[in-house]
Amino acid sequence: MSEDRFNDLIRGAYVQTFPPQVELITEGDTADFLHVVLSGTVELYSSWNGRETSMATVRPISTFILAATIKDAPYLMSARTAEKARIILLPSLDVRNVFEADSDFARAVVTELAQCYRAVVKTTKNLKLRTSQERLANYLLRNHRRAGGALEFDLQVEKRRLASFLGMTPENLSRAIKALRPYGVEIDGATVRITNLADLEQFARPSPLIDDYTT
Amino acid sequence: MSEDRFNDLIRGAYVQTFPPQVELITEGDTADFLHVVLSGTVELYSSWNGRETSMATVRPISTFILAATIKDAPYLMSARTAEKARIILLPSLDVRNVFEADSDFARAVVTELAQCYRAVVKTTKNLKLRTSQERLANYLLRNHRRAGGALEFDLQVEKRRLASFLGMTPENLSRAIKALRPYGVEIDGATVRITNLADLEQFARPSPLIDDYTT
DNA sequence: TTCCCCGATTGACAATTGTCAAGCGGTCGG
DNA sequence: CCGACCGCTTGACAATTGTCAATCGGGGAA
Repeated sequence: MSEDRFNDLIRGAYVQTFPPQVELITEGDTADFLHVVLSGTVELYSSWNGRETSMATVRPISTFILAATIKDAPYLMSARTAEKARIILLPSLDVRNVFEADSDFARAVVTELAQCYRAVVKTTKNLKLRTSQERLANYLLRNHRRAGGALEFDLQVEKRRLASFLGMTPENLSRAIKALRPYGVEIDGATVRITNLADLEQFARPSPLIDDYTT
Repeated sequence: MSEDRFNDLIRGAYVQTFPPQVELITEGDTADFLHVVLSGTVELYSSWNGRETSMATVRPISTFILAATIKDAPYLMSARTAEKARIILLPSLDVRNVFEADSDFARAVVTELAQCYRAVVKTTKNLKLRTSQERLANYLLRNHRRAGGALEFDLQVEKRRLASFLGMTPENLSRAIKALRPYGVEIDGATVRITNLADLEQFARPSPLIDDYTT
C-alpha cells in the first residue's frame, strides 16, 4: 500500500480510549467509522424484540464492522467495550476512497473479509450441529489450544457473556459445566483445568471445519 | 475489468449440467473451482458427528464458496444440486491470479464477500434470537416479499430441507406450521397462503437487520 | 388404474433448554 | 471489618424441541 494512501487513511483518523461498558456503536446506525481495537476487548452483540445475544469478542489487533463500512450499510451488530479499550476510528468515507484507489488495500480487505465470513459460517455450524454441552466442550478446547496447550487457563469472559455467546442461559451454562466434570473438566471461578484431555476431546469431537479459527 | 483478464478467467472455465441430488463439493476438500450457478438450485449443507444441517440455498445467478477460493482454504460446506443445474466451474488458481492482477475484479469480490458475510451474520442472529416458530414466521414473510408481496406463493424448498435450514426437525416444522394458523397462515402442500398479514407481522416482528437480505 | 414409495403428519413420550425464585459467595466501598 | 451488591449456582418447574413409531396421502411406475 502506498504511503500516500496510508496518509489519506490516517489523516482523518483518531485514537480514543474508552472505559469499560461503553456503547461504541448501535446496530442499525450507519457505518461512519471503521474501528480498530488496539488494546482491551470489545463485545459485539445484537438485540431483537427485547432479547440480546453476544455475537463475538474482538481482541487486539483487529477491526470490526468492516463489511458495513465497505458497503456503506447499517451496522448489523452493536459494540460495547468489555474492558477499557484503545480504539482507532477511521472515517468510513476515507476507507471507501482508499479502497477504491488502492488495490493492495482492497486485496487486504478481501482477505480480512473472507476470514470473517468463514468465522461466522463456523459459528453457524457450531450452533446448528451441536448441543449446548458440546459447544461448551469445544469452546474450552479452543481456549486450551489458544493458551498454547496449557491444561489450566482462565476464561477471558464473564460467564454470563460466555453463556450468551454459546447460545444458552447462564443457568444452563452452570449445569453444562457440571455435566462436563465426568469428562475431566474442572472450572473454579474463572479458572479452567482440564484433567483428562483425551476424554474431553472424545466427547467434544472438535473439527477444524468448525473450531479452527485460523483458516 | 479488462477483456484480457476476463479471458484469463474463462479460458480454463467450463460449464456443466448436473442432474438433481449430485454432490458437487464436499466440505474439507480444497477449493479447486469457484462455482457459479446459471440455472437450477444448489443446496449448501454441513455435517458433523453424523448430523447434517442445511446452510443455504443458492439460486441463479450467484457464486458459492468464493471465500474458500480466495483464501485457498478448505470448503466449510458441502454442496449438492437440489434441482437440475447448470454451473460454471472456474479454476481457483485462475480466480486468484485475476484477483491479484485486476483491481476491479478484486473490488467486485469484496462487495460480494461483504454481502455474504452480512447474510451469515443475519442468519446467526435469526438462530440465536428467535424461537423456531418465529423463524418460520419470518421466513414466510421474507418469501412473501420476494414474491412481490403476493399473499399466495409456493415454498421453493422441500419441507425437510426447510426444517433443516430453519434449525429444526421436520416434525417440529409441521407443528410450527399448525401453530401459525391462528396468525393467518395456511400451508397446503407447497402452497402458502397468508390470510392475515397484519397478525402474522405482529407475531413475527420482522427486522431489516435480520430479514432484509439485500443490504 | 393400482400399487408402491417416500415425504409429511400426528401422537406419545423423552431430552434439552429456559424460567423463576432462592441462596451462596466473592468483591468493593465505606 | 462489615455490609451491600452483583454475579453465579442450585432446585423446582415449565416450555420448547427432539425422538420414535405409526399413519396418511400424493406422485410415479408398471
